[in-house]
Amino acid sequence: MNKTRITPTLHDVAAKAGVSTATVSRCLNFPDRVTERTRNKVMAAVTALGYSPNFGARVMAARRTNTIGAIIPTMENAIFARGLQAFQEELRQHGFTMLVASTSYSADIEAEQIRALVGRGADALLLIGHDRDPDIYEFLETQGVPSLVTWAFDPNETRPSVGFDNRAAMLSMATEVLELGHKKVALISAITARNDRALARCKGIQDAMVLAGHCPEVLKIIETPYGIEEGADAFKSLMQAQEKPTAVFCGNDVLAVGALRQARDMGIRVPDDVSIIGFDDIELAQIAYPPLTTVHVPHREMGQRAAIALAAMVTDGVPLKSTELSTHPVFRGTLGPVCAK
Amino acid sequence: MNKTRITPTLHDVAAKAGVSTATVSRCLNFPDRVTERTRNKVMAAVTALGYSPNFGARVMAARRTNTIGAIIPTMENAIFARGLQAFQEELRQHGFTMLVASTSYSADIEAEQIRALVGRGADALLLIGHDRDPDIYEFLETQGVPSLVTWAFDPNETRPSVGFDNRAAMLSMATEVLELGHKKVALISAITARNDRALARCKGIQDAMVLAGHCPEVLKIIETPYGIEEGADAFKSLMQAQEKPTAVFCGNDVLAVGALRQARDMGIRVPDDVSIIGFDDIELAQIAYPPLTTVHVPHREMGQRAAIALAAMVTDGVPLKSTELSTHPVFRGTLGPVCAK
DNA sequence: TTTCAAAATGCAAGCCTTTACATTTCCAAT
DNA sequence: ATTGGAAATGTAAAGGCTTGCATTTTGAAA
Repeated sequence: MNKTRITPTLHDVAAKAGVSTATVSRCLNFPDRVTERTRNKVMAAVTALGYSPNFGARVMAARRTNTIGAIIPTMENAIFARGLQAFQEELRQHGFTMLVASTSYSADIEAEQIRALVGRGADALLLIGHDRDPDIYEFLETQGVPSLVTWAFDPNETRPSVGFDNRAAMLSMATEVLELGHKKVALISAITARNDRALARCKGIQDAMVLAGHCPEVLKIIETPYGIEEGADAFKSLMQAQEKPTAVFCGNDVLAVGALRQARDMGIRVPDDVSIIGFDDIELAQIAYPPLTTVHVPHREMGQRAAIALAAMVTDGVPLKSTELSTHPVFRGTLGPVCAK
Repeated sequence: MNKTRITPTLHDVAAKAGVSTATVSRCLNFPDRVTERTRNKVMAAVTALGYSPNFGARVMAARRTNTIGAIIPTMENAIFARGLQAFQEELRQHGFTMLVASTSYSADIEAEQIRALVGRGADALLLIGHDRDPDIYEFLETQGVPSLVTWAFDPNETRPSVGFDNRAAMLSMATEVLELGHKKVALISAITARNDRALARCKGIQDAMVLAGHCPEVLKIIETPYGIEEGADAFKSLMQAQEKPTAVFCGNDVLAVGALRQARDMGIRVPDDVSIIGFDDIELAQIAYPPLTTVHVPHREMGQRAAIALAAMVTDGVPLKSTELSTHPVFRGTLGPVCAK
């Protein structure tokens, strides 16, 4: 009746249960370090008071936040959303909370966000791709914050990652495309500066061309920011050129879907006049018409594995190690042989 | 050279700058409460030392975290992603960090997540929709955590929200559809239990039917969980029935797009044989083929406004008040008049 | 110069947990 | 009964920042 409105503290619980604060703390954090009898008393007090630990104090005392930060280019699109959702769900199982920040594909904002999350006490970080200023890695090092790279697996990188080999994935897709007789190919790529994934995907096509005995220089590349409109614009300029490609690779499904829409608007038939190939296999891909031929990436598995690895690292100090996930081309309606027209 | 590895504290900065910790603190938090000269000294020390405040300590001392929690049904889909991205961007401008949690459309998980975020010291919460257990609101009340509802605006609700009137939005769309002569209409709805938005959208159609002089009972309703496949399945069962609808409303674009795909698979022409109508106007809608007729919702604006309101509330105690945002039908390829067939 | 209010700064008390270490309790073995 | 070691519990010291209040500095007015 006369209870104060102040939220109860450990102290109050201890007083009510007739034990010391240390015991209450232990009871909450390591229940088996305490007699059953004591535990019952304490728990009773906890519920009676509606006690819940003060986050700040706990962080300060324990020097851990049980928070893992994730820094992604954008939340707006399904490309990262699905993996992130899985990441979060798994993290939750392990008692961690996810803190997300997005960078709008800007390296500067990324650096800032990384500092922000570390400043907020993230116990570890999930990063997308390897390529970033060494200062950042150094900063993470000094702060003692472990980080795990995802969405990429590069055999040449030493830093741990859970991801797939972007180059190899695109290479295998490109090989199939070239086998259908495509000689004039183009690529609508995401901006490759500070984006090893975009770069690797591009490299994958070029390598496939070399393997198939073509000259990789014929690959016409347009770099463009991320977005459906951007993909559409790039496609337009490609198809207005003198020498039109018969197959257009896209750095990701979002660009591909933009290209596809543009083709429709321009009355260009897909895949009869031109084939369009995406990357990621997000939901959009099956909804597009014709459904998009693309490279399937196991987003959920990636998020999940990353979460498990990071949780193990923070909780038990299990060192992070790299895992390569496999991808595969999925052939749907937008890929066809070169038309004899 | 001989610097300790220990991260610098306020104390260190104060010592280096030759001022007290209080001054450094003020300098960081209220720069204008301090002489320019002092500020320069302090800032120099801060950068020299690479100081960044300890989150836990700050939270404990200030009794706030500068964190705002957002609890959404799912991150996997663009429906919430775009609004959330805008929310986060705006929050960032005001010095807040966003903490997201997702509930997979489960009321229980939602309750749990709300407690978790409050436990982690969220200064305020962003919630989706009004409809939830009163206990939750009471809990928020006792904990003194303000909350703002979004994605819904209901003139009958007293709790503050930034959103749109789901019923009215759907009503205006349905009116247009009925005017085209559709008599046999169906709705593929999201699960309506504990989901005022889904319920309101359904109500909107029924109200429009009454207004148009139809009997609202002819509206055939299928409730289904969220997802493309689910939309497809629901559509299938609708079209296998004796009495096929000529217009199928969908509770959201994701379901609509599933329905659309299913129509294609079944060889049903859209909009000649059947019209399909979505809700939300997410990217998928323009990419679908034919492009989806749907209700446009200003997601970004909603996220942004919510952020502004919440930031003002936490920072300056500005009471939250409701704002209604407007929506409008967008007519694209999936809606047509009833075919005389 | 002197005076005095306002502005800037300093002092030190919290804020609430966790945890190393000290102390007490328990219980099996003697 | 006594003893010794393990288990349970208690004590108290951080941990780094904010902020109310006290003190000093500043600078315009007298």
